[in-house]
Amino acid sequence: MARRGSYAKGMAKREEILTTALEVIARNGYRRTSVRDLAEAVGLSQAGLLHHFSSKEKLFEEILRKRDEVDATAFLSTLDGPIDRLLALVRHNAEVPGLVQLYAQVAVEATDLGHPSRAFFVERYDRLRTLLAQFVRAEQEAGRVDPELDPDRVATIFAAMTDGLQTQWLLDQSIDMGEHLAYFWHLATRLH
Amino acid sequence: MARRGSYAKGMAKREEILTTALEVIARNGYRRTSVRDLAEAVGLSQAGLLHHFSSKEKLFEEILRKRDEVDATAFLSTLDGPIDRLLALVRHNAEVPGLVQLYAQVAVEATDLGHPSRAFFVERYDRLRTLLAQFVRAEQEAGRVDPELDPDRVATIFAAMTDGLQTQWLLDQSIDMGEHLAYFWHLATRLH
DNA sequence: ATTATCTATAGATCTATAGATAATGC
DNA sequence: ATTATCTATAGATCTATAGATAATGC
Repeated sequence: MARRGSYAKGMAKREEILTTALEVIARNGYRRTSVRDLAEAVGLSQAGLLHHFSSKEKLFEEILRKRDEVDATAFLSTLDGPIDRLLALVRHNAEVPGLVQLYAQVAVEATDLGHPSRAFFVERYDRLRTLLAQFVRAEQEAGRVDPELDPDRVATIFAAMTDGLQTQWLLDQSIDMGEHLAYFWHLATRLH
Repeated sequence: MARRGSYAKGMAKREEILTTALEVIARNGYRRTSVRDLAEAVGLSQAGLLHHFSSKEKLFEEILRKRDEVDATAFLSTLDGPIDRLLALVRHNAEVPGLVQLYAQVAVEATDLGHPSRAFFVERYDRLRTLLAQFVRAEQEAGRVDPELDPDRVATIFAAMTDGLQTQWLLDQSIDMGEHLAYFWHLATRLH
C-alpha cells in the first residue's frame, strides 16, 4: 500500500520521455503522434512508457506542463519589458507548429466536463490571466500605459487572442501572430 | 457511374439529420456524441446515417455548415449595426455550450494537414475575416470609428478573440464573452 | 435503375491491465 | 520489497464496407 516513489532511474526516464515527446510532437504534430510513437522514441514499449503515467491524458498533461516550464525559463525570465517577452514567446511558437497544435488540441479536449486534465487548464488560465494582468499593471505604474485601462479584462482578451490566433495560424501560416498581438497592444495602450 | 442525385426522401432525411444533430450536440456536447447516437436520434442505423455522408468528418463539417447557415439567418440579417449583431450572436452562443465545444473541437482537429475539413475551415476563416473587415469599414464610413484603424488587422483580431474566449468560457462559464468583446471594441474604436 | 436503408462484420486502433523477469535500494 | 520494464492480450470502440431488401422515380 505504501508507495515508495520512483527510483533515480525512473525519474530520469520520466524526464527523458517528456523532453523527447516535445521534440517528436514539435516535428510531427499531435495528431500524428501516438503513445506508441513516443514509447519508441525513448526505447520503451507502450506499456513501459505508460508505467510512468497514470493514463494517456495525464501523459499529455505532463508534456504540456514541461513545455510551460521550458518556455517560462526561456522567455519569461529575461530582462526586457513583460510585453516584449510575451511577443518573443509568441514568435517562437511560430517555429514549433506541432507544439502549438498539441496545446490547442488538448486544451479544447480538456474543456469537457469529466476530462482528467480539465482542472489543470482551469488553473492554468487563472494563472495566465493573473500574470498578464500584473504585466498590464506594471506598465501602468511605469507610466507607459493609460491608467484607465482595465488590467483584468485586457488580460483575458490578450490570452483569448493568443489562442485564437494560433488556430488561424495553424490554418494559414501567412498570418503573423506576433504582429497582430503587437497591433492589439498598440490599440489598447495608445493615448487618447 | 452516372449518379442521379438524392431522392426527395433522402434530401429530407439529410436535413433532419443535420437539424437533429445540432440539437443533440447542443444538449450533450460534442465529446459525448457518437455517430451512433446521432443515428439513433433520427431513427436510423449507424450505416443508414453514414449513407448520406461520405465520412464521419464530412458529417460534422456539414453539421457546422448548417449551424453557420442557421446563425447567419438568425443574427446577421437583422437591422441593427453590424457589431451589435455579432455581439448578439456571441451572447446566443453562451446558451449552447455543446455547439461551442463542437466548433472549437472540430476547427482545431481540422488544422491537421490532410484532415478532410481543413479546406472548409481555411475558407470559412477567409470569409469571416473579409466580412468582419467590411463591418469595420462600414463603421468607419458612417463616421463612428476612427478612420486610422486597420480593418483587416482588427478583423483577424476580432475573430481570434471570439475563438479564444470560447475556450476560456468552456473552462469557466463565469467569463462573459460578449462583455469582453464589447470592451475590445470600445478600446479599438475610442477616439484619441 | 437507383437510392434508402438494414444487418453483419472486417479490421484498425488504442488503452489499460495481468503476469512475467530484471534491476534497484531500504 | 519495490520499481522498471517486457510481452501478451482483453476489451472497448469506431469506421467503413459488403451484401441484402424495400422504396422511389427516369
